Amino acid sequence: MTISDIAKAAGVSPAVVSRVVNRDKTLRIGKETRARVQKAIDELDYAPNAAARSLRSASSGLIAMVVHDVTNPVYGEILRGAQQTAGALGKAIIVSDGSHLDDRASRLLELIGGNGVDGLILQAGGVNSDLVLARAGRKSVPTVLLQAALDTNAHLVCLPDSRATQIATDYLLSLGHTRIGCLATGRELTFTRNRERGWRQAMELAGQSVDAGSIVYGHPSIEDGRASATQLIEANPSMTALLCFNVVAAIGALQAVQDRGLRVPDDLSIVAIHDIDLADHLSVPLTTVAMPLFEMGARAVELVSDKSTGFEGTTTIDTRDPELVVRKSAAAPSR
Amino acid sequence: MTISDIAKAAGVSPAVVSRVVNRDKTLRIGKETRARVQKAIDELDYAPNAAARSLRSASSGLIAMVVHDVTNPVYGEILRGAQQTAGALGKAIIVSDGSHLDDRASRLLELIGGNGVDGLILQAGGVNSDLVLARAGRKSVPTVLLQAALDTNAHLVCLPDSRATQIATDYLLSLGHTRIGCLATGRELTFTRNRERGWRQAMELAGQSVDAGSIVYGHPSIEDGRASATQLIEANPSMTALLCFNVVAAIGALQAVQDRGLRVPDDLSIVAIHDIDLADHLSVPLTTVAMPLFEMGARAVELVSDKSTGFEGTTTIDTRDPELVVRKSAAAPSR
DNA sequence: CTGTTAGCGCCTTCAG
DNA sequence: CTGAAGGCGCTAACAG
Repeated sequence: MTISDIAKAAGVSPAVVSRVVNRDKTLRIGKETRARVQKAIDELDYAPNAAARSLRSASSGLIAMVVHDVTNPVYGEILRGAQQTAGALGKAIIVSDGSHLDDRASRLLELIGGNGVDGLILQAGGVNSDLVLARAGRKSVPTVLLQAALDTNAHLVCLPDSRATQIATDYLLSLGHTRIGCLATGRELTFTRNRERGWRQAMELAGQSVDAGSIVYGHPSIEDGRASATQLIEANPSMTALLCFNVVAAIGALQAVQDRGLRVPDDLSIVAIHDIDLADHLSVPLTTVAMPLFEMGARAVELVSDKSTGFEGTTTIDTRDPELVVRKSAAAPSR
Repeated sequence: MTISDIAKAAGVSPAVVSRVVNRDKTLRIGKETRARVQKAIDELDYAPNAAARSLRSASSGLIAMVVHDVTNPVYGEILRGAQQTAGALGKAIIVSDGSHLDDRASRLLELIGGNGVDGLILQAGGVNSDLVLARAGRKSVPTVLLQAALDTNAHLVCLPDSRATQIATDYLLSLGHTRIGCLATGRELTFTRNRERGWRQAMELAGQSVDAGSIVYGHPSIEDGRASATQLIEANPSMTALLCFNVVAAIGALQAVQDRGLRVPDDLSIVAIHDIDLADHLSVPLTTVAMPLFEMGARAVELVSDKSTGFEGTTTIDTRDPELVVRKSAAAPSR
């Protein structure tokens, strides 16, 4: 079913059909001619060909979004925000796990190189990000980086990272903790550094010292969280509280403590960054700091779709301040 | 950078460049001509335009996948499987939350109507599914339905649903339970009926009766699980075990039991369908039946991409039999 | 063996 | 107020 089939059926020219379909305001057309066209469209169930449109308009209505792991509920929330805004803007989202990018034949890479997407949202820090990015950069596909700057021309969207760890640390401090360890995320990531800064500042302001051994870096997975937490606990026997930069890692930390026959919060308090529904239903309900993840996804789509967005900017999502969600994993120290 | 730019730079015709790019085997070309073309491609960083290719080839390399809720880890696992296979087939996946489909201007609908996607994978049962489906059906976009048949021409992919509930019920029966309730999913869904059947059969085989009040239907969310479980518990005071058709709902059920000051598994045993990482870290580690979700996602992509797949078939994923994962939420009844 | 040509389906001038 | 025509970038068939 092409536009000229409709034109023929309605006894008009293709151009008229095109204008009817696209609601061209400048088109003055006889009332019943329009009706005839509309009828043909409806009866023949015409829908404009997507590829032809993209070719003509040099725009696909598609946004590529690369996240580390679609299974992680934290990233799911970002995706939800992105979906919502994309829907409102009449765009669809192509999602990819970071892990499938190394494939040279990756369709996503082809799309990015060949104008097949209008924009790219990248949760940076993955091993393979560089590849996509280099490609996108050279082709000048509008790009926004989530949370972590890379050495490239792209807009950066940040969460109030240092505020979040400050809030968490202040809370632990107010509970009476002084030896507060950090289960951080990847050392090379911008947001890790910001969160680390928030923690250090809060500690300093309270006159507490932190030594090098009280922070350890790892991936935001249960397994890695468990291993890293174990390491941290062993290296710092006097530590009474643990600040986790990611809820998922915190779940592993919880496990690590329990594995050693210790209890949360009695023997070790835990506070994690990022709030998820499930936090309330864990073996020990986790006290967290909620971050505006949904908003971040939404904002990223807006930015990447907005022609006026320059490269190299930085936007911090602070529509909602990070919010402490008190549950059961943090309490006054028992020693 | 178009194909003729490259042709000019290399002093050949566009057709030659096209053939080089597409590795046309029948092309006999001078070794150094080929090198010249390749050099131009590399230096000018040429990548073929995606829209033009799609237009010409009538295929987009895109698959649309609609799931109820990207945040649900169960669905995330399906998506992961889909991603993996799509990557291997050189396709990308457009993901959409079911909730964004009502928007008339939805880009996804346009794409489906206008040949913008090569296939559609739909987790059926959502309120708005009908819309997409009708569209896809009329346009004969290859479609595969996940888990639940709708009244339409589409291939259906199923999990071993009745086996799963049989296994779960048998396990509870073997523990000594006789009054086993069911926290089911949407009543109208095919897989709900299959799971219900598995449960009934297992009960019958064990000579146990089930009465109408011992099954209740709800959405796979924590909140709904909690509400439905409460209802079930109140209506069946003698019930000692609960079989949940979805882990996420089971988490709500756990909460419901605890809200009433009762304990799992002492006062009520719980077994849930679908295993997720987090199940091990909940307030009571959930005993589950693991289903091949990843495989289902992978298979759905294969089927939708395979031209030889007929409409109206049914494929059951049984590469891996459902597997009981024993944790702590089920034990012998105390009464 | 390589180059020319003719559309794929659409939209946007520009004539009529 | 409506129609005709060109071209977006690519590739498959045909000439040279």
